[in-house]
Amino acid sequence: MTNQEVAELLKLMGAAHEAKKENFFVVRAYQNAAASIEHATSDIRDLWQEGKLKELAGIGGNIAGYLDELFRTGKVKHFEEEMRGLPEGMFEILTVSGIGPKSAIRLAREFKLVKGSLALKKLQEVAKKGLIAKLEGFGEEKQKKILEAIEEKIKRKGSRERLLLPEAELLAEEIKNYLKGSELVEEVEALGSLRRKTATVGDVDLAVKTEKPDRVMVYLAKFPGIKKIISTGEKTTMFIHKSGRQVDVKTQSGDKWGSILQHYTGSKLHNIHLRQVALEKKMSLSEHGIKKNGKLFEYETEEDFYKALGMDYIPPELREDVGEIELAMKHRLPSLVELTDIRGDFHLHTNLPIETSHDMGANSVRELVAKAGGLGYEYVGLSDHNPKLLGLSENKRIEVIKRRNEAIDKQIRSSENGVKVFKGLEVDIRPDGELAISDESLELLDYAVVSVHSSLDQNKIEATKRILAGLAHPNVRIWGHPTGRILNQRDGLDYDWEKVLEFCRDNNIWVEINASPMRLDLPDVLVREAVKMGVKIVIDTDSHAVEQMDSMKYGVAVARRGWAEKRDVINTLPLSDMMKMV
DNA sequence: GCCGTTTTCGGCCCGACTGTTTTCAGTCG
Repeated sequence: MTNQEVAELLKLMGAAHEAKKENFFVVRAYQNAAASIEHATSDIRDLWQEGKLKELAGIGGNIAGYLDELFRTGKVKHFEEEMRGLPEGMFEILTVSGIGPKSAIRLAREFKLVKGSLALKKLQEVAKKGLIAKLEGFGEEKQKKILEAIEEKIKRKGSRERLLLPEAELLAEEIKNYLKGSELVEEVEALGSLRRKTATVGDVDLAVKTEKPDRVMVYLAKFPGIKKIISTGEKTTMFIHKSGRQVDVKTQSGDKWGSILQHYTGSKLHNIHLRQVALEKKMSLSEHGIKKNGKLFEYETEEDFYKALGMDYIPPELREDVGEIELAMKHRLPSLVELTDIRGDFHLHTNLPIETSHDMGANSVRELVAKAGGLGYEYVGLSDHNPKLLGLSENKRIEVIKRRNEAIDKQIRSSENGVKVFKGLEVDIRPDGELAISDESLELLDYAVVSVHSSLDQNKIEATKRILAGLAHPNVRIWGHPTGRILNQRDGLDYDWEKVLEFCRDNNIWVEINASPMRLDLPDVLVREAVKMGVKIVIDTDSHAVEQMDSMKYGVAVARRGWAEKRDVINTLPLSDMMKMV
């Protein structure tokens, strides 16, 4: 079972307790445990095997015991007992927005909903017949909302769950620009996972600084990008954007601006932990500020908010409750790497006409170098895919590489912006760990990026063997997009990370954070592991066109989420130091 | 059900919005 699956199970248990109107704090305990497992950086099964379940926040003796039973026997007696008597169909309709546990159990009982997707269909039918409105506590309006939510859910089935970062940014930008058209709006800022810069984003949340929230809400209601308003009041509007995405817009006055940013940036676990700290100081937190002895203290900035809790300001990328709160209290947070620290990019594809194994770039060496100059870089590395194996003899491939080197030199001579060019290749690590070009070919290069592009379903043992073999060749300097994942599409490979990262550290191999927004690979939690172990990170864009070189910021965001400082990232080095490294 | 450098008992975040309500429960974030 994956962490997500275990978390879902615990959420269901929470819902079961809530439906039965039992102690609400039990409900919350299950929800907290689920959230904790969902965001855990280790596999929950591994933690169980190591006897470390209770080390996760929110998991105590009882839930640890249930999970132990789950992993040993595949089921939990206590859970089955709790579920007894609950209508099976309630859990299916629980996923409809607007239906919570209490409504779900009533509807499922009333209409005898059965397990599976039939439950949703049946509910849709009875809503159409007007039967829901007849139930006590329900009415015409509720029936209408339920029907709409079911239709929305059916329509969205199969569409992608989460947005990539640039997609979310674009959507946020569109709404920001509209909001800024009102003179009542002083400032707009992203909240939630978009502000924390997680690899993918669910909903877009925005905060608006204004002294006239009700009038801003009226203005927002006229935004042409709205498909449907979910709810709107004096301070908050939630709507479905034309793209089908949900957008939440919350307002706050300037004197409480820091409070709302803090509150809605999350993460949920970060805030839960923060509230515990506050509790010990007899404080309570909200989007309006900090209450102490019944008196509300307001904060214009997040810095002041955190300071009131006895902490340093915590950058949004770190707010995942993985130790940042403790360090903030001790004033020992890391000083995170920044985009302006970056001085080069080692993974760029040119349009040089060599017969590559995968796709070529769209731009010339000169264009790429010019763009690098514009970004203020001191150096770049050109790493086209290796010449293809099929149909080319070894001698022919060596000749191709030599010709490419000469072609690059020729183009550099005619470009005069002083950006140093390193000549590399991106070389496939084949399924057996062999590289796609010979060691003799590798010697013709300044460096090689080696990466996986095939057999991405190998098991952990095979994959580890493959990588350790692939990295052990001359001139291999960078391990490119290590897992091979594509966000929303495939998970990529898993390795014995300790082993492979150790190898990289001991052999001066830089582990890439591929900044392409569809990859963001190495993932943030593994960056944290690598940094802890002293592995050098390199942030590359893997650009196949000059515009893509602007994606460096996404890679830097991943590095920051992985607690990387400037010294952990090799391409922050000035050229003079870099010359000694390549 | 979880948690504890004041506690092994007695706390546990809280505000916004909606609909069906005649004072509040359910849902959401």
